[in-house]
Amino acid sequence: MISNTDSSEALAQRLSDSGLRSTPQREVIYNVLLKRRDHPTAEEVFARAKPEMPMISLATVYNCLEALVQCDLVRTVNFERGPTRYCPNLHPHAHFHDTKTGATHDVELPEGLIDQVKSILPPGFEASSVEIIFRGQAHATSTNPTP
Amino acid sequence: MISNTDSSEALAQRLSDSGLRSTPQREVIYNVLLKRRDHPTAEEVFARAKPEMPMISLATVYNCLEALVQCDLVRTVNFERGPTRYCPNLHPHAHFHDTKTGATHDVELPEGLIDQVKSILPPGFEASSVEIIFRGQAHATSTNPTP
DNA sequence: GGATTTACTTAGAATGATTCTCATTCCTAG
DNA sequence: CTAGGAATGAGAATCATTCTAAGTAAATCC
Repeated sequence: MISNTDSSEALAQRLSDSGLRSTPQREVIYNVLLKRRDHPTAEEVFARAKPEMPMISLATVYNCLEALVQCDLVRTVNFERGPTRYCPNLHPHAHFHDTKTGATHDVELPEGLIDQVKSILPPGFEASSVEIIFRGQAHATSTNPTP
Repeated sequence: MISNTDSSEALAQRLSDSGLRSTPQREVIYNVLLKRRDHPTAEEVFARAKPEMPMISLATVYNCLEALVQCDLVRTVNFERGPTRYCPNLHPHAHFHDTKTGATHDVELPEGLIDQVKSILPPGFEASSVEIIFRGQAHATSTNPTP
């Protein structure tokens, strides 16, 4: 289990690597994301951060999320024109958007899949990233937690 | 070469199959999309339609595009939070977003790739669609037209 | 250690894309 | 031919996000 202090220090490190400062607001925001990895929107993050830090403003939430994205601790996901959602970045993964419930699930990518997909690009195209989004329905089989 | 009349009739057919009417506005909008397949935004479509139909309104452009999407003649593409872009739907294809120029290129998908990508889904996940977005730079090799 | 620059936060205004409202016009079926 | 549902057009409204300005805090320089 990762202690709060560990993630704080990792956060501070990552931020300063990108020339950014560690602040109480950024820690709170990051912890909110780590606590429930359900791809919340900025508004949802705002709502979850408020109990911990009642004076925090929505603009700051956006700023902090942006900072976390900058230092590669967090990734953004967009479905159509819906609000941007945020997930703390672990492995390379795709997203599954359940059109029935609106939930977003991470889908682990097997080793090499990204390279294989990249290989379909015609000559002259250099992809720095590949995003894969599934849309459909997730029928809960046994236990299926998206922590 | 597809004549204007052919595409008009195909359009009328597709629309009525979805319980929608064929209208002059919808024809103009569809033709605008067919003429330059550069993934224009609604505003761009609006600008291109105006010379043909000066009274058309932006709301109607949105309505028409929505109608075309409904009857599967047009597909939407979204990059981050940028405005929605529209492409007349041919084969299944991925999109390559050139981060330098902002241009969008269609990337044909080899037979079976989509199924293969779908096969990485854990049990219980039924994907009705898969979207693949590349980001990077396209270095023009020989001729490379995205009409 | 104090001054100064620089980054960060905040609240609210501003923006941009899209949707909504509603009056009007157009088809289409009866 | 006429009633009723669709589609259009103009502008207002909405929603997510960004910008602005003013105030704070933290790091650097002397």
